[in-house]
This record gives sequence, C-alpha cells and structure tokens, in this order.
Amino acid sequence: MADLLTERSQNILEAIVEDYISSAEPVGSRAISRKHNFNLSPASVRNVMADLEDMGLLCSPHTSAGRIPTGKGFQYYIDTLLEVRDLNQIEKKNLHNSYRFQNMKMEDIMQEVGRVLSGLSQYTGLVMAPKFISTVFRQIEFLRLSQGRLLMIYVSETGLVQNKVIEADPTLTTSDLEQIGNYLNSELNGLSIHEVRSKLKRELQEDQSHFDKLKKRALSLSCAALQDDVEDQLYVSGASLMLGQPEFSTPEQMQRMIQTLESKKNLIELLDRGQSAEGVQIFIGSESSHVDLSDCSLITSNFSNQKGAIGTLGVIGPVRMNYSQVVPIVDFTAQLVSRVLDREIE
Amino acid sequence: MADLLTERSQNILEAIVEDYISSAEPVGSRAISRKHNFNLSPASVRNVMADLEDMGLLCSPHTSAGRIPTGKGFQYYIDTLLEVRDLNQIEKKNLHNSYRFQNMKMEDIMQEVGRVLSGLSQYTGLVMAPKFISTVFRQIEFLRLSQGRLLMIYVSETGLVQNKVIEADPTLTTSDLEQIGNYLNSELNGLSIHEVRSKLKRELQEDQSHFDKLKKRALSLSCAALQDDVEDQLYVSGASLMLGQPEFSTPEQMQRMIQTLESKKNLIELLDRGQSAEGVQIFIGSESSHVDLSDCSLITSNFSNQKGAIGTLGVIGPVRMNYSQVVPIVDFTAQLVSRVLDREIE
DNA sequence: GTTAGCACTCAATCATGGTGAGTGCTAACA
DNA sequence: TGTTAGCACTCACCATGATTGAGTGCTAAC
Repeated sequence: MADLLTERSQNILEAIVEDYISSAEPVGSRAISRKHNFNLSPASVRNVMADLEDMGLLCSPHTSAGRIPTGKGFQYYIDTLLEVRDLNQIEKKNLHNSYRFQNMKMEDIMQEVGRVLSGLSQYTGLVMAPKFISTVFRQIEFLRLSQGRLLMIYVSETGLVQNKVIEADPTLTTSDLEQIGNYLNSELNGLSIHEVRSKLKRELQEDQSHFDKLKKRALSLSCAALQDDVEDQLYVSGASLMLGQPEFSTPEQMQRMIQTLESKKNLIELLDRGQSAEGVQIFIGSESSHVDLSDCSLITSNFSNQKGAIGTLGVIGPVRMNYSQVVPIVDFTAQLVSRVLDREIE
Repeated sequence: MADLLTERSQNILEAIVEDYISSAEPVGSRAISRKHNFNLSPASVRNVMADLEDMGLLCSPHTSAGRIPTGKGFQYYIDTLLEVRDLNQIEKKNLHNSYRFQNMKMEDIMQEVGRVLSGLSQYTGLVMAPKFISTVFRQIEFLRLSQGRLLMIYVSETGLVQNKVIEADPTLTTSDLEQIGNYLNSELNGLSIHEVRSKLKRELQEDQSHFDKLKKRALSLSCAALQDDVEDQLYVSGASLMLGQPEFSTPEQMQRMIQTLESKKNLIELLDRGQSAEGVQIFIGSESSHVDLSDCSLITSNFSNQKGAIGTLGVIGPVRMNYSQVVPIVDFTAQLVSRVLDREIE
C-alpha cells in the first residue's frame, strides 16, 4: 500500500489528516498550499486530492466543501505516516507524578488510571481490570451467610479481592469450611486460576476411588466457586469529554455515544479481542462490529504483572484523535501500571 | 399554603401539571377548558392562570405560549395534590419478579437494583450502597502484600466485603497477623463499625497500664484499618435515558447532565442528606446547591437491614417526572431491598 | 507537469412574510 | 359579582428566497 503513493501524495495526505485533526473541518486545497510550503498551487493540490479520493483515502461531504480523511485514510496515516516519539525523562516523570497509587487496592488503582488517562488526553479513559481467570491464587476463604449460602472470598497475588455467593450443601459445618479453606490454601498457592481449575478437575476424577469425604467436598466446592462467571470490571472515566468533541455535537450522536459507553459488556468484548497483542493498539471505529463505534477510535495497551494477569487500558475518542500525543501516554501508562502491580514502584 | 388556593384553582393547577407531565409542552387555556370538563371557558381559565402565575406557581416562556408549572408549582402539586396509590398485589409481584437477586453479592444486588429501577421508570436509576461505617462487623482478615503493606479484608453481617490496603509495622509476622485477626474476630462480632471504633479507642486507652503487646498491636492495627475513608459506592444506571427527555435535548443540556451524573461525589453528598428520613423523598432540582440539578427531580427512599445498615436508592429524572407512577416503584423497591439484605426473600 | 482562470456547486446566513396558538383586556351578560 | 364572547396583539415557527463565500472540476496556456 505504502508504495502506491508518491512522496508528494503522502505529504499532502499527511497535511490533510493533521489539519483535520486540529480543526475538525474539511480541509481545502488552498489551505494546504498556503500553510505547508510544498510550493504547489491549489490547483495542483486539487489534482492530488482527486487521486487520493479515487483511492478511498479522502472524501468530501459535498461538492463545495474541502476533503476529510476516510477511515481508510486514517488507517494509512497511522500505519505509514504517524511518527510516535517516546516521552522524554521529564515527561515520564510528570506522567508518573500525575498518578497517586499509594496504598491503593486494585479497584482504586484502576479508577485512578482511568481518571488520569482521561484528564491528560481530554478523551474518555477506559480501564479493564485483570480478569479473575488470569490471576494467581493467593488465598481463599469461605463464610456462611445463611443455611445453604456461602460467601467465597478470593484474594489474588496482586491483592485483587473477588467475592461471590455460592449455594452449598447446608450440612457443612463451620469447622468443615475452615478445614476446606486450609486444604485449598496449602494446595493451590501460587497457581493461576487456570491451573487451579485443571488441577481440581484432575483430582476430582482421580479421587473417585479412595474416599476422603472432606477433600472431595473441598474440591467440588472450590470448583463451583472458581467458575469464571465473575464479570470483568470496566472503568469508564470522562464520558462527558466525548460530548465536547465536534463530531458528537448533535443530540442524536451524543445519545448514541453515551449508550455505547454505557454498554460495558460490548466494550469489554471489544477490548478482549486485543488482549493477546503487545504494545499499543489502535482500532478505528468503523470496522468494529458489535459496538456502535462509528467515528470513534480506540487506543489501547495491555498491562500485566509478572505472574501474567492481564488488563487493558486506553482511551476512546473521535477518529480524529491526536494520535501522536495520546499513543505515548497510553503506552507509558501501561508500563507504569504493570510495574505498580508488581509493587516495583508506587 | 393549601388554604390560599380555591378548589377551582387547585383543579386547574393539577390539570396543568398533569398535562405538562405528559406533553412537556406549555399548556394553554383552551386545552384545559376542553379536555377537562370544568365547564369553564378558556377566558375563565385564563383568569385563574393569571392568578396562579402571580403566586409563582406557573410561568410562561413567552407571551404567546401556554403556561408551565414552576418548581414551586411542582412542589405544591407534590405536597398537596399528588395522590400516590399503593401498588396492588399483582404489580408488587411483577416488580418483585423483575429482580433477580439469587446468589448475588452486595455489589451485584446494588447494580441490579439500579438496572431495574431505570428500566421500569425510564429515568436514570441511582443506588447508594450502605456505608461501611453503618455495617455490622462479621469478620476481619489481614493479608501481607509486601513488607510493610497489609491488605485488610472486612466482611459485614450482610456479606458486604470491603478491602483496603494499610501500612503497618513490617516486623509483624504472619502468625502475629493470624492471632490479631482471631482476637478481633472474637471480640468484635456483632458490633457495628461505630461501636467497634469506640470500643477500640476505649481499650487502647485502658491498656496503657498492663502491656499485652500483641493485643495493643491488634488494637492499633484495626483502628487504622477501620477508618472511614472507604468511599461510598454509587451506582448510576440508564444515564442515556435522561438524554431522551425533551428538557435535555440540546447539546449543552446533555453535556451538563452527563457531567452531573459523572460527579458521583456530589450526588453522594446530596443523597446523604436524606439518609435520616423515612419513606419516599422528593427533591426538586432548583433548590439543591452543590450539584447542578436544575430541571431535575430526585425520588429516593432509604433501605436498611435490621442491623441498621442504610443505603439509598431512587430515580433521577426531569422535574416533569411522572411522580404518581415512579413513587410507588421506588417505595416498594426500597422495601424489597431491605428484606433481601436480611435474607428474608430472594 | 504546473498553473491561472472561470463557471459551477452548495452549505450557511439572513431577511421576509405568513400562520397559528395563545394571551390580556374590555365590555356585555346572567 | 362571576362568567364569557370578542378582539387586538404577541411571538415562536416555518417556508421562501436572496446573498455570500469557500471550494471544486475542467480547460487552456505556460
């Protein structure tokens, strides 16, 4: 694709994208030929623009308006033309100082990250906490709520606390529960939930023969408890900032946008798809299927601790986002959070 | 106040308020005289309307439009004219069936309540979970995260799980922590956090003399852990429904509204003020101070379990809300949730 | 290959006038 | 004295039409 464009076409496309990013208005040939010193007349620029339009990189809202980049145009810009510089030391320091992670539990950290991301980028911050299933076992505790109902409290290596109500055999005594807890805590320490599950399944089968009743109960109880139906936590901050963007200025667009941000399930699904990737990812809205993200872009990066618990953070904004500014922020924040989860820094 | 209005004035005010509630448009004298059979000509209605306007209960957006009720007018309507019928058995059953509380932990219940409230009322649901401080102690657990950092896990009588990271003396061993936990669990069971705090303070002072070092450590550690800086949880559901209301149809109003709903701190403060009251409360926006709730009304009710943990739930909508429909829903839902917290029903 | 020139398009803005819903006031009526 | 018919008046709303200006595509000359 990159080869298909002459250098001049690339320069002009870049100029158009960047003008459009800062103005949100269609860009005309005159403006390009004046502001950027290509030494080209508006007419020549127009010729190039017509070519770019034929290739599907630009479009014009109507005959007598300027051009705006299409999704494909933005994609090309991001893939080929965008230069993302790393933050320098001072900027990193500043960014680091924006966060206050002292004495924060997982949920607070996630919330804080969203708050700062949206504050710095002036777009909407998204943070998806590490999934239950990807965490490493640290401790489990059972507590009787009523006859047949138990509260399971599960703590991961990073201090993530999950809890869940489960139905259980009402004949279990409190001391049974304590013993079951002790057994599980000694057996499962340091394993990921993933590993825990397969271990439990294996043992449940093997145990068919010799009947240690308590152990069996422990196994089946924890099997029930650790089922992965704990919902992912998604934190959305600064939704109102989206409404300030000119592309969402009509009431219909605003309502649509807020609905999108409210349907966390769909957003989670979208973010999940990027969890295998490394580094910063950019989705351009028009493609994405389930969620109505037309006119939106998503800049995300995964974070993880050394034990492999993976979460995702990022920013959602108009396609016309200031990528060169936001990408490094998202990138560095993800690194920062990864280190915080390992308690390397505060 | 009620005495100041003749019965006819009251009837006309009521008609205007109700017409306005269903249409969101200024109500004219003709419409009143036609639709409601007062046997009055438009001209007579106009005379009454002029009086009501003088009293500050109505106003007209401009000379040639109809009248709309002022905040004061709505207040009068709510205080004097509104008749709230109780739900009948079938409606109660239906409402009950809308909720699925099976095997839900506290947070899920709160979220579910918000979801259903907003769904039924078609306005925005608000649910504030019971405060940490008002819960009854059930169990506490300490877990070491790193050298000097502990994770405290606190479980209330109702199964509300709070957790918090605290700094602590790094020389505490794991078995110290276990003993401290055991001590606290046996001593504090069944007390409210409020009582726990005063008990701890008292004992810390009394203990100056005879030095049980471990006990002292337990006391000071739990004192630190139970400080009331755990933020209240506020669940907002169906924010986009607000944007569908005609009073929030302009972009500016929409953005203002979303900002208001995002500033949970202010909303919590507002809801807190009503926590001492019984039954359903109605706030009309214009009065409220901190939060920008002009054109909004709040219908809330507190819920609580028998041990006294208090939360608040309700609905936020335009002043022009359908009070007679929403009030019973909020009322009954609060009763329902109270009973769920006591595990009387599911 | 580049550019000046020109006709053309079309959104945006503004002024204009007609329409209709609604009001306030007055005078007549019961 | 309360009620009502009549009437002049107000004003948001809508459709129409003219003007403007930014921008385009095309062509012919450089």
